[in-house]
Amino acid sequence: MLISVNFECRYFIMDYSLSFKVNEHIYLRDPEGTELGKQIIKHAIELIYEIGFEHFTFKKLALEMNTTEASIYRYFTNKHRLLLYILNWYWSYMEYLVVVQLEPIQDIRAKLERVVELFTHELPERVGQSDYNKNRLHQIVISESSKVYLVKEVKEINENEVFKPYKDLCARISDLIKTYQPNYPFPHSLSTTLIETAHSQLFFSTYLPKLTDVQDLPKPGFVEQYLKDLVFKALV
Amino acid sequence: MLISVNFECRYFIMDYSLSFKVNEHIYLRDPEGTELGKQIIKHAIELIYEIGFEHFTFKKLALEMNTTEASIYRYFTNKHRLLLYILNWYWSYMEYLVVVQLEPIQDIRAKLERVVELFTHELPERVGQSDYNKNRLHQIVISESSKVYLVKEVKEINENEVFKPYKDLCARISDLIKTYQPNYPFPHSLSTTLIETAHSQLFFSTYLPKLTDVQDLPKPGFVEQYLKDLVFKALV
DNA sequence: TTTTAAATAATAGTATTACTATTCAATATA
DNA sequence: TATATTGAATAGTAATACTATTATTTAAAA
Repeated sequence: MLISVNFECRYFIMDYSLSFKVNEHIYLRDPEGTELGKQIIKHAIELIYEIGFEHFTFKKLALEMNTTEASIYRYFTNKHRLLLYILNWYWSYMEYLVVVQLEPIQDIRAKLERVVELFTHELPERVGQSDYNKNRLHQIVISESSKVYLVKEVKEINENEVFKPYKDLCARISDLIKTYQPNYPFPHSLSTTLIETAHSQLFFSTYLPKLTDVQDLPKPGFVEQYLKDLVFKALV
Repeated sequence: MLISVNFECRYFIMDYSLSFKVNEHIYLRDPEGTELGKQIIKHAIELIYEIGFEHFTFKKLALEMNTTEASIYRYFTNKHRLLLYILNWYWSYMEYLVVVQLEPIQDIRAKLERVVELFTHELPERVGQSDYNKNRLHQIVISESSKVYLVKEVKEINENEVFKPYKDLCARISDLIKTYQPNYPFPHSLSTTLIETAHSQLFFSTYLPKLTDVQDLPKPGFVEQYLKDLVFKALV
């Protein structure tokens, strides 16, 4: 029943082998607990990255990793829950990164700049020895993350606190914003806008560039520039 | 093959019975051309609103409107294309609204304010006598719109210009932004951020309020306030 | 007016997907 | 050693996505 984990304490203890406890309501059997479980997550990230969440099925995943469909169903009730698990891991990981990477920075503005960079750049591959391919994970988050909450069942799903890692991440960035500009009335909304817009603008700049201004500007760093401008103007 | 329709001309001619020509590549048979076709769209909006896009199937839609699955398949290859059709209609309708409702306004800042209001409020029910329930359409757009482009097949789908209405809408708001603040370097990205953030913040404020600041502020008009603040600070 | 062609929709399927009941095999515990 | 307990596979079912074919209506040509 460990739902609210005190991250600040655990980060430094567990820096080497990075593993986050994910809310028990998301899975049937803890994937971290068995070798097969860990393989399911690892291969799921690869397969969703390759074929997209709509085409992803437990049958295909089982085939890919030489196990059976039914075995995967013993870990997750459906593919939606598996995606939710991956995203819980990602949100926890991002909160960890925000805490660890901002700690040595003194200037609050520089801290906020670093946050924008964290969400607009590729993920650092070697921070924490987790087994998952960070870049593919990041691509999945960009393309598939909204699908975990944009469903008819949000209310019921939300009751088990499965979005808590996202809310915690949002609250942490929100705190930083409040420190930087105590009078700003929308710190939580600006945090989620920062995260969601990072995803949508990264997606658009690759696949639907006319919905962005990427053609007029250098592609790498475009979203970073745009979001830094947006955030710091909002916090004047 | 009528892809680029000159909207400025058509708006006033067609003000009474509002119908937009949707890109031919989206459908197999034009739903506007037959009574059954029109019923498909109307009932699809109702059913997607009720059960959500994931649970929506052609079988259920056929049952709902007393026709057969196969008949619906003669209009659309799959439910994704049907959603794309609905969104093309919505984007064209929003561009129409932007043009018509901004025309009488003189002040450019007031025009931009009106744009934010258009995307954060319920849709005006009686502008144009279209048969579709505007509020349900708006709810669908909030919850389902990103699912039409967040798919593995974006590139191929995009080749047939099926996202043109969204790009046109974005370009029109972008022009307004450029008039208001010629030096701003991200007019397209700000336009899509405005639209996408309106959707996500409206969704979050209802279902995941902790991801927003809605608890501290009056609920109706919250997203409007937030976005007006964000947009006009960005354009200082 | 009759015949033929085209358009429209329904019937009856198949393949895939999502999910489950049951069985088998391997450990761990008493 | 006997017996729970756990982990994973077999073998299904129901629903979903999609299609080939047939029937019916409408329109055009002879």
